[in-house]
Amino acid sequence: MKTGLSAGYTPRRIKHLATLNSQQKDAVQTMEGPVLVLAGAGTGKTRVITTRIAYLLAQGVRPENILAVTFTNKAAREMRDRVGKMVGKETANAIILSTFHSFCARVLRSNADAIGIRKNFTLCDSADQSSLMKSVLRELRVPEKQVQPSAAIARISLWKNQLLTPEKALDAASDPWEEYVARAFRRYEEQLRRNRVLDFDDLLLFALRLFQENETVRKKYAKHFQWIMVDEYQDTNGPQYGILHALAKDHRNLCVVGDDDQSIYGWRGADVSKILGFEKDYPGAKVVRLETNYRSTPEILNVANALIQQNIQRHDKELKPALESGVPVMWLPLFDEMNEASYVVGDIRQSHSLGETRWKDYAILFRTQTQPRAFEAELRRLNIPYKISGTRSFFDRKEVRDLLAFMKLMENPDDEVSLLRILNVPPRGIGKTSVDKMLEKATEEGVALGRLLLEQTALTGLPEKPVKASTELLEELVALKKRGGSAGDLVGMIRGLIDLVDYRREVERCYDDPTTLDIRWNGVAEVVNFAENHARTTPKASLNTFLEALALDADDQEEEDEDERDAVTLMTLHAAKGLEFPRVYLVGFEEGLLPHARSAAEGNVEEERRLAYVGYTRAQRMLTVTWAEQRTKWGRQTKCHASRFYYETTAEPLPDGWMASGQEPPPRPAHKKKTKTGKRRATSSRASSRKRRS
DNA sequence: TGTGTCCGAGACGAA
DNA sequence: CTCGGACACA
Repeated sequence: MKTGLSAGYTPRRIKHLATLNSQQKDAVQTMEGPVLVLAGAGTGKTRVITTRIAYLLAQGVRPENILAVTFTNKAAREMRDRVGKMVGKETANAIILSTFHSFCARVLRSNADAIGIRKNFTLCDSADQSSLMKSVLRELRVPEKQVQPSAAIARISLWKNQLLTPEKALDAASDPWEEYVARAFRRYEEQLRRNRVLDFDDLLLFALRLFQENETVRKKYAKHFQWIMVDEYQDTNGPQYGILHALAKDHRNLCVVGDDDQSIYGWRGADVSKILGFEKDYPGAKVVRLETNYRSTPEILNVANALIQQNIQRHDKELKPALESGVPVMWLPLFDEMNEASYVVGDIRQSHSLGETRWKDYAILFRTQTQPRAFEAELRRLNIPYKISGTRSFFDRKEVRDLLAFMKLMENPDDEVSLLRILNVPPRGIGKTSVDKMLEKATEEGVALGRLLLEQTALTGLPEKPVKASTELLEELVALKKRGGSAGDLVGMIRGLIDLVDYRREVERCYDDPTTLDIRWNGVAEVVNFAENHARTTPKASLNTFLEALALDADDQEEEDEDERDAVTLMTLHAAKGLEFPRVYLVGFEEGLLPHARSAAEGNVEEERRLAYVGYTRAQRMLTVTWAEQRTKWGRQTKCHASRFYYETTAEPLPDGWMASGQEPPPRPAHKKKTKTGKRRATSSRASSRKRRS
């Protein structure tokens, strides 16, 4: 192999290569220059990345010169574990392997001055965003019910990811709704800056700006990270792309791995055109296609290939089976959602009773959060253990959010959202009217309320007692931070905080029922636990590192035990990406649900098709796809019919009178009894294997 | 300050 | 239908 490398790299084989196929080896051993690895579902993507890292190390690359970015903490953790098994824990820990967001946070902390932000900036999580947005909308007198805070936040995030300023967004606004949101955008940004807080998008945007505006800093990082790898490249958004380019454009040692067919986060700003255009952005890029699938039976891959071929915007590729033939894919219309649930759950129970499978081998996948209800009821009725993913409830609990607000305030007294949350918690005689007056004054002065109080400026004309109480609270928090900070004792500081504000009293005040009180107080204890853990595992633990860890890797450790539990999995298709199960039930395969009516109406059918493809390809040995002919929607019985994707997959002709989602439902039951026929494509899983409910 | 009631919405959700 | 949030009222 070529060694345009500075010096000292001698090509060296590593034992892990032996078990790879030739494409995988190719991807691993192409060290230099841009590499695009198109890794279809189940083709050993993670294996390629981890082996590639091991390979680089074996060639003499130093671990700290490798940057590997992922989108989730879970992926980062998994990758580090696997690399650790190959090259040893210590070496693996020296690699910069993190999510985009924590990488950016790290860069920004070291270069805060260069871009004019506080070194100790705090982060604004989605709950903070939401309360900030509500207050912005109120302040701007946006007619009520015109703009939902969550919708505004989502749109603003998209604008930010397109590098649009509020002014440009306002110019481009095409309807009154967008105009309102663009105005809110402007005020939202002003408030973030005034509070000296960054939201998640800002982490990326400020890092990008840093690299674009400060060539010295950019050069430093670009030189340091000679070897860059990106996982799930199909999910990158504009700023992430820009950051990668800034780091990689000099040496071009950028290896991206992904699958355009599994791009399902367009609504969140992911831009599939980045993976589609990689060869154009990096001329001469080596493209490696991983097409051998080690996960699923040929029957399952046939339906997956048949469906995804219908997409226009994609890199051409096909999954090729490595496994032996198995059972046919089953397509199953059922009467309504109750029947769907009882059939699927009954089937699981029966199959489990044969004794060859565990409960955790089964997954029920669906498009929307309302669907699992019927399945849950049925699983409970039959006493089958199940787990339902999602619901990050811990950080939504009142007591946890309160404590978080106190801690953020200690770190950053300018954080007005947090201040307003706890100003009167526990009650200290600061009513709504006084808060409004103080806020008005702060706005006049152009500073955050916390700063106004701490500096004791311009307080004339404000109600004395509330001002005094607020100031005292702030001063005490600042003093506590000072003491705890110098002692370097994070846990002691948090205990001190709970004492200082007498939070126990607050919990007792709010919940007089002893059981609820217990549960609530438990949440407080849990935060302390987190802090203990953090202090133990983090070298220079401080309040700031703790807060950042809470915001950037919020997933609790309970989740890992949950993974191991022997229980049937219920999850959305989005949550299932990257996972695999021996037996998969893809339910609610209906026009209107998948493709979702709203997506279809907005012309995003290709992404919905990818979602169905992700669903199919989760299955290892058995795939059953079901839909209902009638479903309760908004309290009414609604007629439904099989998804267009069913017809696309099986090549069965559309029945007469079939209607796409988004249109009015047909007057008569949409699909008639189907008989087997129509063999236009040879998917082994089709008509012959379909069966009907008796 | 807390509780009850009415209203509206109802896609996916990491960091 | 069912949940959550906002608001009104005590």
